[in-house]
Amino acid sequence: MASSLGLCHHQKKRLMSSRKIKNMEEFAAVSGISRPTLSKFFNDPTSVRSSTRKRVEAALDRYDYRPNLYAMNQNRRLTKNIGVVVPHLADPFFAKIARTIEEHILRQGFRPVLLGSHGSPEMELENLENLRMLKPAGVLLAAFGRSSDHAQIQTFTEEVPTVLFDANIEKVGKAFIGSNNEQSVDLIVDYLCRTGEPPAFFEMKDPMNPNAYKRRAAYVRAMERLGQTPHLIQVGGEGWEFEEIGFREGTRVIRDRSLPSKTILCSNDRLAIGLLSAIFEAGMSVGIEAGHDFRVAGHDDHPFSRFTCPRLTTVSQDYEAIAEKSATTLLALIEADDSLDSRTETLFDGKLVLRGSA
Amino acid sequence: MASSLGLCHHQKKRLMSSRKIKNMEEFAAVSGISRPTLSKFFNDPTSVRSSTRKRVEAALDRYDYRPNLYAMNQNRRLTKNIGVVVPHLADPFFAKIARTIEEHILRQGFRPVLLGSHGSPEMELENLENLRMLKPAGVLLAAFGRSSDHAQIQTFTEEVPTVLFDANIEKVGKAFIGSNNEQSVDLIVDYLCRTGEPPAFFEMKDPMNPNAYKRRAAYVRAMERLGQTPHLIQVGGEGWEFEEIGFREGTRVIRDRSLPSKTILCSNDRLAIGLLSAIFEAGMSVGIEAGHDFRVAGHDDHPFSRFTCPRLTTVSQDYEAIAEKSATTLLALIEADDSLDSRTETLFDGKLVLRGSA
DNA sequence: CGCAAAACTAGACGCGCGTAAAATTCAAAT
DNA sequence: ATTTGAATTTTACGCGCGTCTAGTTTTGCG
Repeated sequence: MASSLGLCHHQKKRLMSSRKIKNMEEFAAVSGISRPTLSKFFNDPTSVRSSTRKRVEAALDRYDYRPNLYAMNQNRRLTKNIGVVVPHLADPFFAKIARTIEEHILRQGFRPVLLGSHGSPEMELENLENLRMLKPAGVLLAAFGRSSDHAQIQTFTEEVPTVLFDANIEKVGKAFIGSNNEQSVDLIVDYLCRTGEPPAFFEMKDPMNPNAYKRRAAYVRAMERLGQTPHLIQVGGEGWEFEEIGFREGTRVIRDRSLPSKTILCSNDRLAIGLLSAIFEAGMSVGIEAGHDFRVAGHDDHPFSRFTCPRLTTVSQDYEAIAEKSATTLLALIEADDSLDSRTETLFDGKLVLRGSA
Repeated sequence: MASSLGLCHHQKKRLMSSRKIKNMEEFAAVSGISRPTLSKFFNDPTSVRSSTRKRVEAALDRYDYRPNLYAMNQNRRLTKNIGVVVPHLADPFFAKIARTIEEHILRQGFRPVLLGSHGSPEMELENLENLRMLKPAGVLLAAFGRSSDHAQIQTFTEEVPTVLFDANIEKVGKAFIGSNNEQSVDLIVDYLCRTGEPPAFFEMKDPMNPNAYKRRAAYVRAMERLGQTPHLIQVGGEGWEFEEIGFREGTRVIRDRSLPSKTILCSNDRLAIGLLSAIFEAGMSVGIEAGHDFRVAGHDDHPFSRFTCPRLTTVSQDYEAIAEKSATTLLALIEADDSLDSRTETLFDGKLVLRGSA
């Protein structure tokens, strides 16, 4: 049930000096189509006979009319709005995945409403509150996870169909779509052990992100499976300024010479970017070849990881797949009238991205 | 005329098992306040007597009611919505400035609607079209500039109060707020000439961004003023993948040994980030100290420039000031009922940010 | 050609709130 | 206590569209 919302017509109309139409009544008069039928058309063009659809679209070309958004949504229980909430828009990873999600939503005739929480769980709740006013048909939520207010989010998801992505919260929402951290961390640990000294794991002591915990556990298991001793380098720091934390704490551990291995696997790329900078500033070098002081690897294939010095070896997250699956899952949920009761979890595998750093 | 929209009350209400109220009529009944007065209150709490305000807020604590957004906006000529349109949300610079703008707008009781155009001028127009449906009180627009459809944007700005920021379009909109490229480029060219070999200017041949043209001209003038010969390194490439362009074309010019100077000033930091990576991959080094192959400087103080290798010397844009001034200008415009007819342009100075790269 | 199903038209009501006009009450100052 | 202007209440209408009912037309199909 794709509906175009008639968007494609607006641009043409602007070009011709066409008469402005006030409301649907008037448009019904000039187009020769009854108002109830027009109402049906605007809510779903495919719900009217194709001959009728042509007539409406022809009239839409001749006259400048579009239904009043507010009047439309006033009496409808559910709008065509779909909320998209991410923890941090300034993080290009979320910006990119949000953009891909938006595309899918638009293509299905829905209207995405993008909200970033700017690193604050309080704003996350505020965003959900504000979304409630919009009576959205559904919400795609990348929650903070650990620091999110689980109870409040729980009650929210009971009122509006919600699909979680990126960060899982147990049993909350109708579905979760994310990365298979177990698999992806296995992949990179395996690779690093195969090609040199086994890696130590560079991470934050108290990460907000639930993926970080999964990755930590996956690292430990992978190392033990390979008969190696896991080494966790847990650094302090709060918030979402990961590069800053990686840089500051990286500088510290280098100065203290407390690194247990020449190979460092970072919990995510942004920490790795900071760490690379710290190592460089300390006058040391990173690279896979012999003669370098360290090997550094990351996780996520962050957009900027291709341009670090050296370029960062990492594991990609399949954000295209995550975005698409999240959108389609939510749309299916909406079609099914929110009647699914078995919560599904979908995890996508990562791929090894070999560059110069490890 | 700050209005809180009563947002602070919602969270409390959720905690108590308070009765749900359907509409304003019903809320008027239980609160003992007439509906027209309530209507006034919700549109601007300061417009009612303070004793009345207390009574409303007390009732708001006891009952779970908030006005229907769609019904509110239906009859209002202007809503409290303010559109914020940026060319590319995945660029942390725009994400950050958008966030700062959002904060200011929220603080004044308006409701920001953030839209990214994802590098596409067509989507920029689409965003404006969609905004029109929201009947926004005003719009803050960071346009593409050169590739934007000037005529369409012009007609848009005539219908809804619009303030341009970051990228100027001559005579379009009620005001422009941006950076003083003349001053900032002067600053860095001056510095580079003072401390070593005069810089060549690394830039795109056909940039979308109007600031790029200003910077090119400013570079040439600054060099001539200092009695130096300007050298423009104009590389090909389309779109907004500046790091990629900087890397690819940087690799090329290094291979061709066509660089006219050991000092490279990049038109923006993202190009510089790509160039740094290219130089590193070519086995050469960057730094201000003697013994390095190049000095590289950028422009903007991009959030990631602090973590390049070496850390990037650049000129900061005062995005806090730009964001604040843009927001306050638009809000003043709205208060003044769009009656200002003299278009103002405000430019903020950049500051030199000295790091290791130049 | 005929007939049932599907699609349409006409008319009417309701949604929740903005807003106007007139009557009333209130707050502070004479 | 009286005045006075502002704030509030009462009453009423309108906004633009969703949606229901009943009646009419069109379509697909045998």
